[in-house]
Amino acid sequence: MNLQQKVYKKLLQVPKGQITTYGELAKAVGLKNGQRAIGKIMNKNPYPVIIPCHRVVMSTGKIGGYAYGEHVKTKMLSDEGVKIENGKILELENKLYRF
DNA sequence: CCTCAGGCTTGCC
DNA sequence: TGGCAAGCCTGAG
Repeated sequence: MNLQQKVYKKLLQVPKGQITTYGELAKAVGLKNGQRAIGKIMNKNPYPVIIPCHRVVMSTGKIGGYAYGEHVKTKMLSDEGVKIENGKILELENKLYRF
């Protein structure tokens, strides 16, 4: 199974209203320090419709990047119940999903 | 708060 | 086939 396959399957486990970090996701698929790899995969993700890559944020609590624009990612998250302020996740620890 | 180097995969040459 | 650069990051300095 490709890395991307594992990645999006893991990502699909994240319920609406919750989020995860690139690092956590990387570990979840077997990579200890593959955050950038995850970012690359998300950026070029083959299934933009079924993969909620907007639920992945940086470990620092910031939004991070997004293929269609950070503001779009920000809006989608707030629509799902994740409050964001100044590009940062509010109550990150409380919204984080543990695999 | 900003800069720098590390670690992982994919894509093009 | 083999090498190189780049990407939605991260933790230390």
